[in-house]
Amino acid sequence: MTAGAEPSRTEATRHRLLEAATQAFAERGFHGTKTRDITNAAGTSSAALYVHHKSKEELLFLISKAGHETTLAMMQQGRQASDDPREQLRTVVKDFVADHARNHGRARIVNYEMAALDPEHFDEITSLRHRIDVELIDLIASGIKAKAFDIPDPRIAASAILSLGIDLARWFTDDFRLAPDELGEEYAELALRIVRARAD
Amino acid sequence: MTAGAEPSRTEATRHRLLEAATQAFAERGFHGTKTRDITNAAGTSSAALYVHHKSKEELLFLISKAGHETTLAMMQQGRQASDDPREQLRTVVKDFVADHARNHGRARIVNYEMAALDPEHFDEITSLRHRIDVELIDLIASGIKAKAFDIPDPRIAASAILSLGIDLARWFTDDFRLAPDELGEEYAELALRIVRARAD
DNA sequence: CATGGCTGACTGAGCGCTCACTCCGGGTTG
DNA sequence: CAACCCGGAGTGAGCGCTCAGTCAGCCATG
Repeated sequence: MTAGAEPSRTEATRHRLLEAATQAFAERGFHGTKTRDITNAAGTSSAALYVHHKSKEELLFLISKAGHETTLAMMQQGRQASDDPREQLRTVVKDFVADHARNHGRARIVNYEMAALDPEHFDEITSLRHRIDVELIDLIASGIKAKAFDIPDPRIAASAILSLGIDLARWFTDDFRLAPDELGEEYAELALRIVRARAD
Repeated sequence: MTAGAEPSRTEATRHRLLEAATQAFAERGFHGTKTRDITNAAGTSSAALYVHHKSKEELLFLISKAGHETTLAMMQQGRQASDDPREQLRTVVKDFVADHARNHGRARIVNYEMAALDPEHFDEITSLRHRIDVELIDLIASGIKAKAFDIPDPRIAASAILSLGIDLARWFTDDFRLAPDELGEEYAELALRIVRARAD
């Protein structure tokens, strides 16, 4: 019609399948999910899955890849948001935490279902994860160099800060007393204490 | 002979099956593990599993229950180790983290395979987890009351500190550059910063 | 009437668990 | 003390079922 903005019927089905797979994998895990769980939720026959996707594993890969790319982009953007390492860290942690809380279903898949990927897909995702890790380590290392953070090893702090966000995927639910944004603010403060950010 | 110290033949097999199940569940998840993976690793026929255990799920429950009970006992003992909340927190986090690193396989099962439990078993484990959470929140709350920790809400800090330890189950491997004890020391320091422990 | 999204019916593989059976150590009996 | 029996650990074979994936054809659209 107007532009390519109108999603074609086929793209809509494809998208519904991905959404249904995301919810199912998040709730029951990859191996605990049957292809029929996905197609029933998407309102299609069991065969329709294979019209749009090569396999159940491909769905997992697509979800995992998109999730990792989102996180990597968030890290990179957060670092450009300011020249001050303190502000960089605050922004990155806030966004990272809020995103993991808001999309805790997708985060569960991203972080806990990697072992179910095919070897080549696993390798591709692993390299994305590595880039995410390095991004945070570099941010902290530059803060140490600028005397904004007062710790000897950026890697320990990076592990800890990532763990704060990732573990949300395990325990956060939509009815938690803090909203994703609020939790992001709180955890950003914790992160600044973890790196011993200096006041000035 | 001497006492009942000598493990009976039957107890030994039962134990081998549990060990094999622990490793298999940790590596591939509950749903990703076949009963034959377990029995092959334990060196028995596939039928022998059912001589000693009611079902595959029972194995999961036994592993999960033992793991949670160990953690709860650790929390309780750590609190009795000193009158100073700072020392209590240091001890608890050190032990908790070192244990999760050392037994990261078991920790994986304990923390990530709960959804595969039968409903009654799930409820039993959930109540154990609740007691663990409360133990740590109480510790921190008493530290706040004694003006040893300078934060408004013990629950946020407790969530964060638990996440540090639990997330180890996901990423720690035996060839990590820090030994479990060393990591425990490092993370105990982070925990003290998270609760803003006062120097005096 | 050609294209392609979509389906109902189907299949081969593999899974948890069972069952009829064997083997063996130790107590009981004549 | 030999002969017998019994209970329980352990097994080989396989049953009943589930599941990911396939395929021939239907039907709406352009």
